[in-house]
Order: sequence, then C-alpha cells, then structure tokens
Amino acid sequence: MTLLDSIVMQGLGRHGALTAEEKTLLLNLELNPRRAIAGEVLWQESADVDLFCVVKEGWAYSYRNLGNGSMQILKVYLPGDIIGMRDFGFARRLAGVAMINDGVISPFTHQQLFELIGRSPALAASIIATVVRQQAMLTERLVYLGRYAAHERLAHFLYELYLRLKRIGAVAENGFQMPLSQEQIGDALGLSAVHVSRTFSMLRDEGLVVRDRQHVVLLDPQALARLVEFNDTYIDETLSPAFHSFH
Amino acid sequence: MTLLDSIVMQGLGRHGALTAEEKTLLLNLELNPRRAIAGEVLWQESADVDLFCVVKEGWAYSYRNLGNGSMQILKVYLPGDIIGMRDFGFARRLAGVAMINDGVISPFTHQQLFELIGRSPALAASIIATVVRQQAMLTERLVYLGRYAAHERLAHFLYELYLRLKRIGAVAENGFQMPLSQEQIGDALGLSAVHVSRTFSMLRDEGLVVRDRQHVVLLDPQALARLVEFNDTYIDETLSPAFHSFH
DNA sequence: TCTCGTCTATAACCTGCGTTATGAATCTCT
DNA sequence: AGAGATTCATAACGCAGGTTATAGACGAGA
Repeated sequence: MTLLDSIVMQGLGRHGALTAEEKTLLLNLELNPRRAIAGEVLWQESADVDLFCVVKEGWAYSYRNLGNGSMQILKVYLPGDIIGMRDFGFARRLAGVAMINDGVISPFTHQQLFELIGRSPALAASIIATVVRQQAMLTERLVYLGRYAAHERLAHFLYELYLRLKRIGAVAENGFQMPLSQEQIGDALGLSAVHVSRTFSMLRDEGLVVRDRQHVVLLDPQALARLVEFNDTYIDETLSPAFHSFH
Repeated sequence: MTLLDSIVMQGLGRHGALTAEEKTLLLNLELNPRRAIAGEVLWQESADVDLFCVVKEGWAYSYRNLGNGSMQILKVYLPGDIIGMRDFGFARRLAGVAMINDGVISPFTHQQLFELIGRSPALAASIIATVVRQQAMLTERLVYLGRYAAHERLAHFLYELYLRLKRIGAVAENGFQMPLSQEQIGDALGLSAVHVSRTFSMLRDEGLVVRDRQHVVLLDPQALARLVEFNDTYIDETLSPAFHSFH
C-alpha cells in the first residue's frame, strides 16, 4: 500500500492525473520504510514534532493517556493513511501513536512535507483535504460519544472501518481482519471492555455482526448503515469546486 | 472585536508585525458587518458552503441535529473567532451554525479567503494554525466525552471558556457573562439539562463555581484547572519553528 | 506438549446519569 | 402590569453501562 495508491485514489486521482514530478514527490515520502512491531510506540504525547509517517502495512492508533488511568483512542490508522498530521504546526505532540499489530511504516520529515507543498499546489490541496477529512471523522466520533448508546457506537465504528477498508481492497465478502482487542475498542468508544463484549453479543444475537477472534463479518451492511444513519459524505470526499480552482 | 485584535494577538502578532497590506487584507474580511439575533441560524447542516463569518459581537455555536431527536453542539464561537473553517474544502456544510445571543457578524467569501492566502503566507500560516487549534479543542472535548464524569466535563468546559474569554478581555475578577442555557451546555457536554443543573449545584457546594443567571464566577480558577488537569498548550498556541520558517 | 499470559464471555452487583414531574423564578410580549 | 413561555432547582425512579469476579479459549515460547 503506497500513498500513491491511497491519496490518488481517494481524492486527487478523480479530478486529474498527477504529473511525473508529483508522483516522484509522493514516492519520495516512502523512501525509508521500516518494520514496526505490535505495540511499538512511534512517539509519546508531548514529544517534539519531527516526523510524520505513512502507514504501509499494519494498523496504528493515536491516543491520550489520562490522569485517571484510562486511555482515549483518538483515531485508528489503516494502510495508506498519514500519521501525525494532527500535530502539524505544533511544537509538541498532542497525542501518542502506537502500532496495533506488526507492520511497515515510512517516516518522512517536516522538510519533505514543506517541499511537497511548495512544489505542488495540487498535492497541497490533497494534503489539506486529508486533514479536513480526518477532522470530520473526529467530529463524527465526538457526536457518537456524546449522544449515542453503546450498540450504536460500536455499529458505527465497525461500519466506518468497513468502508475505509473497502476502499483499500481489504474487505472480502463483507468480512475483514480486525486486530483490535475489545479493550482497545472500548478505549476508542468510551466504553469498558466488558461492555464491548456484551455489545458484540447483542449485535450477534440480532444477526448484524459475526466475529471470530480477529475476523469480523457484517452480515447485512445496509442494515448496519441504516441503524447508525451513516452519512458517508465525510469519507467519500466531496471537495468544493472553489477548492479545486485554487490550484 | 476585530480579527486584527484576535488573530494578531493570538498568534502572528507575537512573531512579527504585520505589513500594511496584511492589515488591509484582514480588515477587508470585515467590511460587511450585520446584526444577527439570538437563535438566528446562520446556515443549516448540508447547505452549500459559500461563506465564512467573523464573529464581532455575541456568541454562536456549531451543531449537529441527530436522528434520535437530540443535538450535539460541536463548538462555541466567541468574538474574534472565524466560523465555518470546519467546512473549508467541502461542498456541503457538515454542521449547522446558530447565534446564541444577539450579536454582529461579518460574512466573507471563499474568494476573499483564497486571495488572502495567496497574498500573504504569514496570514495563511495564521489561518492554518487557527484550524489546527480548533481541531485540538475538538479533540480535547472528545477525550472528555469519552472518559470523564459530568462534573469534570463541566469544570473543563467552564475553564476553557474562562481562558478564551480572558484572552479577549471579557473576564473581570474571575467572572464572565455566559449566555448559554443549561440545555445548551448539556448538548455540548453530552449530558441532560437536569444533570447539568445538578452538577452546577455540586460545583457550587464545593466552592468552585458561583453562578447567577448568566453570570459565572470561578472562585478558584487554579483549583479548577487542577481538577481537570487542564493542559493549555492547545489554546496558548505553540507553533513549531519549522512552521514559521515556512513563510 | 505443557505453561503462562492474553483475550473473551458471562454473571452479579452497583452507581451515575437519563427521564419525568413539579414548583418557583425570570424573561417576553402586549 | 398581567399572561404565557423559558429557564432553573430539586426529587423520585429506572436503567445503561461500570466494576469485579470467574472460567474457558487461544497464542507464544520452551
């Protein structure tokens, strides 16, 4: 999974082909891939902001450790995602990032990002769009934490993963691998691990979701989407015309 | 309250004076002020994205109306804030915006924003920093919704308002005017109005917060800050050096 | 193959917060 | 100034979800 695959397919690619230089700029972000093992902390909260990362294989998450001993997971990163944009512009990390399972990441520098932005307005627009879309996903999560019950939160979470994984070809027959533990899911949804388990049982009994260890199948994605009133405009990006003319 | 006051004081002003042209560009955003009355909807969810607004007087909030009949307030806007940046890059509004009390707003167009960004990298940086800071505030709210109890959420909410109001000179002797109803506070914090009332009583009994209708006094801001482990790096912006050299 | 650690399922119990209700205080409009 | 609409405080009650406990299933390493 390269950025070229994900960014181009997600946004820009739809609106116009990239030049050779732009492709090179993107590929340059991925010159230094390295393995990362499950549980590895890429950086801690409050660390200096020096690097960003492209996730090439594996899943990662950003999180905050709280004074009361609990953790809040802010976002789950899948292959093709860029990690660290949250801290763009800040001197210190606002959140830690750790790997969920074994994977491959490609770190790149502020410097490289600035160069890319300076050289290609089209890529700059794509990067900004990425940041904005991430903010939109965060907003959606916030709404669910504030106003929805456990089974709706979990259904929404699973359905969002399903859509994101489908875009990168990681869904087969409505099923996908999900390396998150129930404790981690709880930390993302503001629930206890026990209640996540209870809620999975509930969704199973209702014939919506089947799960066997790390494999999840959405038996009826449409029904799930209706249950959570899923609005996918924030994932299936709809950039404004004005934005494109900015190039 | 003009953008010049708020943006310059918040970010850029610390790092270098603005040129005459930059001041003009900023003031141009505020050429068309108009009155807006309490409860007025500036735009609905899903409306076309055409305008942004500077809040000159009064408070506003962005919100989502949910299928289950409830509402989630995403952000409260104070004088000097820019409304609508959330939707920058999208064709449709992701959230509605309404006035909390009577005020004055200055709408400006995409066009004007693009022109400003094109003409002044310094202002572009300032705008981006604003967006990033708003995302950070949203993240903080998310953490509180996920992992903290009602009295901590309310204390955090009040303390954040206190800091933001202090920056624009709207705090006197640790007290400030707060035009939000308890129902609206509940919609922001994911609580029922009844429980907001109970929680206010609790904070009063503990000697932390006194409230008389729309006037709030934080009797001991330090104690409140400790209670919520307030981390103000996301409000007192600390832009990275790399970011500044980008100009 | 056995052992130890991690993950999951389910039960029992408890509490924080939602819901509903009621009355008082305050605001708005005429 | 009076009437109706909001807003707020407090109480009573119920439930969703937290906490603790236990036992089975699975995976990694020797």
